[in-house]
Amino acid sequence: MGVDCHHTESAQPGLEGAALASAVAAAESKCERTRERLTPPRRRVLERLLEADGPMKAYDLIAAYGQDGEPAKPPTVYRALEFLERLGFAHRIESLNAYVPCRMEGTSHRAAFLICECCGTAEEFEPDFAPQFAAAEAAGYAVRTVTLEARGLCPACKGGA
Amino acid sequence: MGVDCHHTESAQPGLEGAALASAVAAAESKCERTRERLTPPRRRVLERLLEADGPMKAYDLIAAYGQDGEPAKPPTVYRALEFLERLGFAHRIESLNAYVPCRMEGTSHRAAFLICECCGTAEEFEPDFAPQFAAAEAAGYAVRTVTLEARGLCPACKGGA
DNA sequence: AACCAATGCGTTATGAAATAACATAACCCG
DNA sequence: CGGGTTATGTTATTTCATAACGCATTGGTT
Ligand SMILES: [Zn+2]
Ligand SMILES: [Zn+2]
Ligand SMILES: [Zn+2]
Ligand SMILES: [Zn+2]
Repeated sequence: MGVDCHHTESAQPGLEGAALASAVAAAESKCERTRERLTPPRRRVLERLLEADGPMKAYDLIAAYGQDGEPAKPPTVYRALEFLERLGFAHRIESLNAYVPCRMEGTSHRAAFLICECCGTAEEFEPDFAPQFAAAEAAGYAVRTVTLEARGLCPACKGGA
Repeated sequence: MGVDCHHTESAQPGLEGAALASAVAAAESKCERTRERLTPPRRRVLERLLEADGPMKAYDLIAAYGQDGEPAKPPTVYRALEFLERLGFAHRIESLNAYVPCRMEGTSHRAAFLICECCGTAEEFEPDFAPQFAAAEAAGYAVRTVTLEARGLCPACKGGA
């Protein structure tokens, strides 16, 4: 990645087999509860995100879309991503122009990421936004969403160098 | 902007005349101290940012580059922006693909923004990253930079609606 | 002054990311 | 089944950003 430091590049291995199926099933049941539809394109994009070892670019998803190697058309993937984000199944990482599946079990949450500039992993964590919110609201703002992306080196890359 | 809510669109009026000249002069003297060069293209882009009423897109800067209406070539502006960011004279707002001049007097700082989804203003503020840093470093991360962008309604738009 | 390395600029071209617009299809509910 | 709503397929375009290369300027060295 950014720095010259070469690891075997999967601090966050993607899901396969049963784990993958289970994650998709969880999303499906959550959709049913809220009367949302996990349609084939949406499901396919979610699967690709879950299988991946790290953040996926939109055009990586487009290229990886079909089982047969057939790419999707851009709007197909962008629309699916919009849905997945809205439902909380995926997050966009602004500073990477990339997407990850949500890794937090809980329901609604405000996502934040620790992004390793060496190996490219993006670990989701549950931030404490209270101080920022307090300051912003004291200044008269009505905060709706917060994007927090911290960049640096993950434990593995920090040690190994 | 995003919401349908129409204000006179300049909660953050750009600089003109003496104020503009003074801001540019401050940047210039800071460059001299660090043996960096505020060359004509860099200066021009900085001026355009300072004059603007809000975040500027790269291609807005490209279009507004010449006094005579002549646009710049993209690399000219992107290189200048890279320089201005490196020196702390400008910040990129990831969630807008846009740029603002730095509004904080102090020296080095980690920028954070309150972005109004109605009028489009982006107010820079000095965040308190301590809790996030503590958590990240406890988890073994070495944090280098942090991007924090809060979106919502500014005081003016919240009230008026 | 002549030289040289380092940095910055101008220019052309291309690549990467995201959306507009519109027609068609599936779904849901009564 | 009818009609509104939601989702998809498809084509094209727009928006954002960088690669690559040669020339110019700078600042130090001999
Ligand atoms: Zn999440
Ligand atoms: Zn790493
Ligand atoms: Zn600043
Ligand atoms: Zn506002």
